[in-house]
Parts: sequence; structure tokens; C-alpha cells
Amino acid sequence: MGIKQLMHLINEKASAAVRKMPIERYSGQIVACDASMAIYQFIAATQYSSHTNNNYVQLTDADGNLTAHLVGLLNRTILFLEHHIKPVWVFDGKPPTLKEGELKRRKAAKEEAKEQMDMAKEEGKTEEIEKFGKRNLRVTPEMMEDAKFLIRALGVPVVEAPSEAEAQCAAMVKAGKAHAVGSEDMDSLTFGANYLLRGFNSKKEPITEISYKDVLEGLGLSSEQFIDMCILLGCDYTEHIEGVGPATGYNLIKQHENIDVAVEAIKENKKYRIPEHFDYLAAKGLFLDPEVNTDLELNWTSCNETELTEFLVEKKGFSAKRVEDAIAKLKKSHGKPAQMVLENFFGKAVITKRKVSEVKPMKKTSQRKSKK
DNA sequence: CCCGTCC
DNA sequence: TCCTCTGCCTCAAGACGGG
DNA sequence: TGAGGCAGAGGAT
Repeated sequence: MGIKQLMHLINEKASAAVRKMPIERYSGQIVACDASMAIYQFIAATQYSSHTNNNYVQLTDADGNLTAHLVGLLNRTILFLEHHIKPVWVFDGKPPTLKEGELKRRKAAKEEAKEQMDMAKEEGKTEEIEKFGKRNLRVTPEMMEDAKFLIRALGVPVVEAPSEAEAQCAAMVKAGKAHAVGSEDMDSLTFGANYLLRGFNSKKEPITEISYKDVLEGLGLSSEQFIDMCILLGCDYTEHIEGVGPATGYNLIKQHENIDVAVEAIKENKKYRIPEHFDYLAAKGLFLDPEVNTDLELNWTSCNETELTEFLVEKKGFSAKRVEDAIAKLKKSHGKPAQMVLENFFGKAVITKRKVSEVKPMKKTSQRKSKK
């Protein structure tokens, strides 16, 4: 998923669009989060090889169903609410037909990984099992339903996107239903979300905020040109022109103004080969007018303690104390944000405009720096 | 801070 | 000959708290 | 999946 190397390109050419902000900055705001992406990461991160007993460890309930996503979503949602940020968890709907090629490719890669994992299991190689296991993740519909149930029990809204969650998140921001998208994925920018927030997973590091407006300004592109460029860099919705990377993709749009002219130029140049199914117009259409639903009413309520305890403790095997603690935190977060915090942070917001000298060169190939 | 645990 | 750029590889991906 | 490191192709000089 995502646009290849887009973050790199933005850091390089539009560094002013990227700011480090303390999480307090978002107190009182609504953040639309891509649930599918987060769930995938929670599941990936919590399976590991235990070095103590040489076992492959996964968190599961008594029936063997994975539960790491529930642990992750619970913690993450509490983090938001403790900071008086209102999260909305947005789930993927039916993937667009244009994405089928990409999905097939991923499926094949998983099958391959599964075979290798089975082999590793037979040979009892723990590290191998972990390695291939992480490439063979299955997030089942049941896991998604468990996640939705948990979020609703927490009193937090769930949005089921008609199609792509990233598109839905961006549309909600555009419609004023949310202030920013919270996702590690860059796609929401291509869909035109005003603000993208990353790094809610780190308690030490500040949040990375990417401003769409400043990205366009820094790159010197219109929103439509930005989409054109993203398609050239490589997206999920159509094939990619071999040999065109971030630098070339950006330059092509700068030089030719739009993807149509750029593609014509590429055809004449003959330096690059346009793939057989390069349906960039359809991809562009999807970015410009994705299937979304903005007729939503979002409500945040207090959590349903009984439901939470029943679900997490009795059904999913969470420790009762952990759930009690979670409920206590939720109740505590219900008050208003301390006014002090709100007034103080504006002076403290760390805005890191990187100096030119600090900007990492985009490619560090032949540039062999002698180590200090 | 490191590393084991969470389920 | 230099160096820019892409593509292929590998690896890691969460969050908490006790010691 | 994506992000960083490394190798090599092929324009740029």
C-alpha cells in the first residue's frame, strides 16, 4: 500500500510540510485512523520468537484466536482519549477493482511465505518461523468484527468505509468531520487530507504532522499534479513504469505539467517502457473521486463497562486487573483537558524546519562519507 | 535502559 | 570517470513495566 | 508493507 518513496520526496523537496508536534497539540481534535492498517501492525508486532523457551509466541484467547490487535487498539484508543483526542476508527470496505492486480500480487507473496514457514516448522527453525510468519499474516473478518466490538464498547465511533479506509479518512477531513488522518500510510495525502499524523506508536517521540497544503506548496504542484506524480511514483491502482522513481517522477510532472503530456513524452523518448496495463486515467479518477461516505454522525460516549469486561476478560482472556485499570483510565480521561496544557503548548510546539545542511541526501549511493 | 510479558 | 537514480535486498513492524 | 543500505546501469561531465 502507499505511494513509493513519497515520504522521502517530501522530506527532500518540501521539508517545511513536515513538523514534529507534541501530542498535546491535538487535544480536542478528531483524528480519523485507518483501523485496518493499525490492526495489521499490531498483529505483526506482537508475534515473536521467545528466546527464553525458544517458542513462537502469539497472543490468543482460549480458542486460539489472535488477540494482539485488541490489546493494541485498547492501548492506542486510551492513549488518544487520555490526551483528549477523539479517535474514529475507519475500516476498509470492498477494495476497488483497480486494486485487484496488487492484491493478487500480495496474495501470491503470502502463499510463498506460508510454504517457507511450513518448511521452517518442520525443521524447527524458530527464527525462520518468525520471519516467514510475519510475511504470512492473516487478518480474518472475525478479527475485524472483534475489533469493531471493542471500539464500540469503548464508546468510540467505528466507520465502515464503502471502499478504501484511507480515502474515507481523507474525505472525512475534507468534509470537516475530522481534523486530521492518523495513519502510517501516505495514501491519505494523495486523497487530499489536510493533515496526516504519524507516530502515535511512540511515547517518546513527538507526532509527525504532514501538512497537505505545505506539501503542494513545497513541491510547487497543484493538487491534481500531485496525484499525477503519485501515480508515476507507483500506487496500488495501476502498474508502474520501470525506471521511474521519485526524482524522475517529480521532474516529469514539473517539466510536462501533467501526466498525459509526461506519458506522451515518455513514449517518444523510448527510454522507459510504458507497461501494457498502465491505466493512469482510471487510477487518477479513483484518487479524485473515491467511493466514500461523508454523511456520518460521530458520537463519543462513555464506555460500557459490563460489555468491556465480559468481552475482554471472559471471552478474550485479558487479566481482570488490566481491564479494570483501562476502565479507570477511560473514566479519568472523561474530564475536560486541563486549560493550562492548552495554553502552554502553543509556545512549546517544536517546529523542526530542517536546515538544508541537515537534510539527508535522497540517495546515498556513491557518496561514501568517511565515518567520524 | 533492557528485555520479558501481555493473551 | 563521476554521480544520480533506481531496484533489489533485508529487516522490522506495539506498548508496558519490573528489575 | 516500508524504509534503509548496497550494487550497478546509464546519463552527465
